[in-house]
Amino acid sequence: MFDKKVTIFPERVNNQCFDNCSIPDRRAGFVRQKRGFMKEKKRDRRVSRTRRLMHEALMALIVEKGYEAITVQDILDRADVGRSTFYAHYQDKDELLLSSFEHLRTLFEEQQQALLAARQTGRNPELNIVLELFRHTGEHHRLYKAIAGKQSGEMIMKYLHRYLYTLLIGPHTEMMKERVTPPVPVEVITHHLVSSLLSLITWWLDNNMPYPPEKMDEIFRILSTPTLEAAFGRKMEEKIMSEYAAGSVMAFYSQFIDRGCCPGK
Amino acid sequence: MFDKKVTIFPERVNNQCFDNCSIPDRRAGFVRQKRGFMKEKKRDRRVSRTRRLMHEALMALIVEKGYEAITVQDILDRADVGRSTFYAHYQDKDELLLSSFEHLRTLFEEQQQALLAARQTGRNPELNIVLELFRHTGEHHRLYKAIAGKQSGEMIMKYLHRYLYTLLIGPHTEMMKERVTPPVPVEVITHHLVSSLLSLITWWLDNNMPYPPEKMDEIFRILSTPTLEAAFGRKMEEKIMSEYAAGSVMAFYSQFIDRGCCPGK
DNA sequence: TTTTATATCATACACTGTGTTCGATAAAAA
DNA sequence: TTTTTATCGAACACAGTGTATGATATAAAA
Repeated sequence: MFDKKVTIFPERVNNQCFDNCSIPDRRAGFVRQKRGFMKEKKRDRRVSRTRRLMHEALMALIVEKGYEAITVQDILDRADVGRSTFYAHYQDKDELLLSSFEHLRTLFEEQQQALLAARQTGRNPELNIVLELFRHTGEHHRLYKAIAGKQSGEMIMKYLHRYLYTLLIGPHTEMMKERVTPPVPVEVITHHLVSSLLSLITWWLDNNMPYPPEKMDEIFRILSTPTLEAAFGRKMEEKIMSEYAAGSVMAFYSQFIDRGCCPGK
Repeated sequence: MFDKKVTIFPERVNNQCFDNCSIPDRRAGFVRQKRGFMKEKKRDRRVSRTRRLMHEALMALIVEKGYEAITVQDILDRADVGRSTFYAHYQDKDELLLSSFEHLRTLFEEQQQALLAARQTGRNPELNIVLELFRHTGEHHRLYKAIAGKQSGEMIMKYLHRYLYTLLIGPHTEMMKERVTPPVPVEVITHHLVSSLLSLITWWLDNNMPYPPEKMDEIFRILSTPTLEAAFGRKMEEKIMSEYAAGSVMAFYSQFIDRGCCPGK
């Protein structure tokens, strides 16, 4: 199933947005129109409509039967879209799913920028972001379970892993500079921290959320703080960790859910 | 691919050994012979031969192209075995793979018993078992990478996770008794510890083992010890952890490798 | 509006891989 | 030897994938 290489962060292959972006069209007679330099083309309404329908169908089906069990035909039937149309847009269902996440990532990065700017003006309300993450996950556990739980493929988790890793490795390297001889390579610490958070979320979902989000937030801190202290060799400021690590996941997940799982809507 | 439920510890469905055990035969005309009460039947030589060939073929192919890419036909060709014969023994290739691990688990448990007995007599040589684990993994990294790395399915990792979890949850619960109010539920600690170890192994393999086993051993201790101290609320004896956690993996892996990957041999 | 461009549709097709069936044959056990 | 049964091989139905093509519908451009 996942024999082919799963490129987590491709070079913006199918670019992020569904309404206003270039379409890598695979169909025989189709030619990429590209007259005009840097002239932003308005997308054909049919394109965004089709993509939106397919994304909606995929998301609905994921909740219903889990990602792995979905066939391309299922998506076609649900979206009421022709077979060749599907393959004109995406290579396979993996690419369709990744496309959603690519889109969300762009949205998230923009929001992150806004947050960073707001933070610099001074008054930020000091959220407990890990807690919000678990609350949110719990509220939409059906979908989360479908995409992150045991029954689903590992692609999404790998994507998230890579995503968080990329986000964290910079700050971690920065922190590490204060140490002369790091006992643990920063790459390993980062990998370890991300694995811990994701495995905690997965555990929580797979076990039907036996504890409230508050408890999970506490657990995450108890488990990760001493390790980070030991690895970095100094007291961690929770703010830094929250901002870069859990905050990202939360915002990422939030957008995925809040927009009704259909980016083009 | 992995739509169906992956039963990690089935009720001894295909029972452990290949030469001297009952065969759950799926074929139409086949009837389970069962005359005689508790009378251990010698297995038909053809059965053990066939199974051995199929296991050998699977293991060779895993190293060559990774588990996911293998088709049943590949196994058939390599093992020089008929199609119907394969399905007379196993439901699919997942079951064939699990069968290997089930077998190894039995062997491992017997050896564990022997070790435990030897330990009680007094003189044990105090191995650093985590270190041995990494050394061993490194020596056979091609196979390990194929079964535990990025390119392979998650089935084996889930199996190992479940296995180690089962092994650890008992001792952990015991240790937890000394605490009045555990800040972190023992199930979560155990899940976390196992995830950490496996993610560390995976990272090491996926990054072509950039550090020597000695370093990985050190890293594992640095990362896991403070967390366990925080969670259990008291100083951990390394002996306990080594014996129950990493020792299991090492022995488990060792047998898998040492026996040439073909249990029936 | 008319013209042009192109996205979509329906259908058909080749292909890969799965899992089953069944009679004939070979090999092991009794 | 006789009986039992594991294996073979070939055929088959089935599900799913990804491609190709001409006709049609619809959007954009003139």
